[in-house]
Amino acid sequence: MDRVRQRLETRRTLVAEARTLFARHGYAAVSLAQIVGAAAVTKGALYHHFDSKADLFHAVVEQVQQEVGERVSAAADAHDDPWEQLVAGCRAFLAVSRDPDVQRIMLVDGPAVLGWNEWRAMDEASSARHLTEALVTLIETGVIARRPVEPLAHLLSGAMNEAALWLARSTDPGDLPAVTEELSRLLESLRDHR
Amino acid sequence: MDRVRQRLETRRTLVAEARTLFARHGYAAVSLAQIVGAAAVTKGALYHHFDSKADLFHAVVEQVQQEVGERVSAAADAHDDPWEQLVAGCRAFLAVSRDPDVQRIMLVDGPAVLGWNEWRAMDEASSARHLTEALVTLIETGVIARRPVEPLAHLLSGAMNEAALWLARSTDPGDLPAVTEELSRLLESLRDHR
DNA sequence: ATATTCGCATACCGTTGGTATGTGGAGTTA
DNA sequence: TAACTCCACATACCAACGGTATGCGAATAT
Repeated sequence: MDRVRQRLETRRTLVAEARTLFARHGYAAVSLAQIVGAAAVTKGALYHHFDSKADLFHAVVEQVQQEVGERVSAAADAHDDPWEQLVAGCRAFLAVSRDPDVQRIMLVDGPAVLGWNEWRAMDEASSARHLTEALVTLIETGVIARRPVEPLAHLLSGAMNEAALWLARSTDPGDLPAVTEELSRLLESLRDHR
Repeated sequence: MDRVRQRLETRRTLVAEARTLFARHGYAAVSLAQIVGAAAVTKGALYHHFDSKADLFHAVVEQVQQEVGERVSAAADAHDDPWEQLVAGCRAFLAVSRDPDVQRIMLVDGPAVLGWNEWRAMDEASSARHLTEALVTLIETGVIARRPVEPLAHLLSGAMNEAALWLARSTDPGDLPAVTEELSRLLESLRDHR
C-alpha cells in the first residue's frame, strides 16, 4: 500500500482508539499496551508517531477541541445578529460539552496532563476564541458596555465549563434549561442599558 | 514517645511533605519515594497510613480545601449584611486561590486524580457550600430574585475557579481588580431591582 | 536490479505503585 | 520487673508501566 496513506491511517487509528479509551477510563488508567492492542499495532508504531503518552493525549485533546470549536462556531454562524450569535454559541457549547469524551478528555484530564498553561492556550485557539471575538464585536457595536474583555471571557468560559460538568452528572432533565436560563440572565446583564 | 502522638506526627509530616511536592511538581510527577524521603520515613509508613498514592492525595486536597473554606467564611463573617458577605467571600476566594498550592492541588490535579464526582462533593463540603448558603440567604431576604440556586452556584463557582487560574498566570497586576470588578457586576445583576 | 528509506515490530530496561513479611520498642499484664 | 502483646514502621520483593535501542521487510528511489 501507499506508504504515506498507511502512515496517516495508522496515526488516525491510534488517535481514535486512544480517544475512546481515555474518555472511558481516564488518562492515567489507560496503558499504552491497551491502546496499541485496540489499534492492532505495537508500541513501536506508537512511538514512531508520538513522543510520549502525553504527546498522544495532546493529539486527542486537539481533535476534541477542534470538534467543539467547529460546533460552536457553526451554531453561532446560523444567526446574523451578534447578540444572538453569542447566546447560540454559548448554548451550543453547553450542548456539545455533555459528551463524555469532551468531559473527561477536555475538561478534567486535559489541564492536569498537559498543564494548565498549555491547555489554556489550546482552548483559546479553538473554542474560547469565539467567545472573546463575540464579546469584542458586541462592544464595538455598542450592544454591551465597553469593558475589559479578557477577564469577562475567562469568567464566562469557566462558568460554562463547570456547568457542563455538572450537567453531565445531573439526573434532573430540567437542569439543562435551568442552567441555560441563568446563563442567559448573566449574559443579558452585560447589555448596555443606557 | 507516646504511640498515638507519634502516629499523628508521622501522618502529619507525610501530608505536609506530599503537599509541597504535589504543589510544586504535580501529582503525576511526584513519586512515593520522593515523598517518603522528604518525610524521612519509608513506604511501609506511608502504606500504614494511606491505602494508595491517590488516598494520600485525597488527604492533601482535604486539607487545602478546608483552609480555603475557613478563609472564605472568615472573610464573609467580617460583615453583617448578607450581600456584603457574598461579595467579601467571593473576593476572599479569588485572593486565597492565587496560592500555587491551591491552584495545582485543588483546581488542576484534584478533579483528574480523584474523579470529578468526588472532587465536586469535597468542594461542596468545604468552600462551595458557603456560596450556596449565601445565595439562599439573599433570596430569602429578598435581595436577589427567587431562582434555582444550584445552577447559579455552579456557574459562579466555575467562573471563580477559572478566574483564579488565569490570575495566577497573569503578569498584569491590574488583572485582579479587573476580574473583581467584572465579577461584582455579574453579582450585582442578580439583585432584585423591583 | 540494487540501494535506500521508513513505517513498524521485537526485545529489553529502569522506575513506579503496591504488597507481604519482618522487627523493635512502647504499652499492658502478671 | 519479667514476659507477653501490639502496632507503627522498616525491609525485601514483585508485576506492570512508560520509554528506548535495534532489527526487519516492503515500498520507493536510482
